[in-house]
Amino acid sequence: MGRSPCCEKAHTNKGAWTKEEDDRLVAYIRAHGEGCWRSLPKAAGLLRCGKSCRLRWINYLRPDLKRGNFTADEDDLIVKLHSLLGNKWSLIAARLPGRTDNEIKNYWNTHIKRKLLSRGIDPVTHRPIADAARNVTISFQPDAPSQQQLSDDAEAPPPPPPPQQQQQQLKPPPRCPDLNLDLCISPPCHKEEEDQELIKPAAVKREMLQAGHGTLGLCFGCSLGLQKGAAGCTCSSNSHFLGLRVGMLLDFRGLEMK
DNA sequence: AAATTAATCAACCGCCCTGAT
DNA sequence: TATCAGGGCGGTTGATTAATT
Repeated sequence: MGRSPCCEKAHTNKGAWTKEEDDRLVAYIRAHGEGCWRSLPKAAGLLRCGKSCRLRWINYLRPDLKRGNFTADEDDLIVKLHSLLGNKWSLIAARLPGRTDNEIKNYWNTHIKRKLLSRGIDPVTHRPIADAARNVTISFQPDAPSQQQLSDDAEAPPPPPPPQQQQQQLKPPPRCPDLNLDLCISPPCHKEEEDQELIKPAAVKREMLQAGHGTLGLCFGCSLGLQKGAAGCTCSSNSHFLGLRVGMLLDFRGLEMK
């Protein structure tokens, strides 16, 4: 049995919200608070999907939202956070008070991405484009096909790939890009500890993170490829980056907890 | 002034995660 | 342990506005 839809689509409005709908939603949330988005539309007298109400509230109607242009500081912070977190817009938004993940995502795609490209910086790897071209091979092939697959495809051979792609096939690309986007950065040699971590209940992990415990990790500089001990490396100190303890542990789950 | 193109951003879609049962 | 509902997230779409031809 499949999952039931989040709402009765046949009787819901779609598209832009009207002033009246906004007023109803705001009035309802002021009176009853957030929560139970599924039942909210009916209770508030709205012909909208619960998800739609949530999105409208979070991205537009919430009173603590900061509207208007992004400042240069916010720009820088977004770039830094993106280099760390990748497209984890909600985590990035958590570090920018008054900004929503949707807003940041749009801003990234329309402004920052272009700005970085114009400076010759790859917006994905955050490295100079020349470097990125030299070090990273991007393949749109999910994985090399198996022999069986190859023989299955033999009846309809694909057209020969362009020269660049042929080169990629000769030399398989590395599976991992330059940037480690895992939520937790730690040395790969702590297998047992990791196993213990995996079986810890989420609530325990959360408490430990809030208390500042964690496995020995890399500093922000090293996580971006700096030599350990080089300028910018803070591995040996209990310094902070963006309000996070980075000397002991750089764990992005902490971003959510702040 | 009209047509076309580019830029912006609100909203939707579908998947995933988590907690309850 | 399995299943389900609800919430959250990231990617994408499409309407609107601005700029250009």
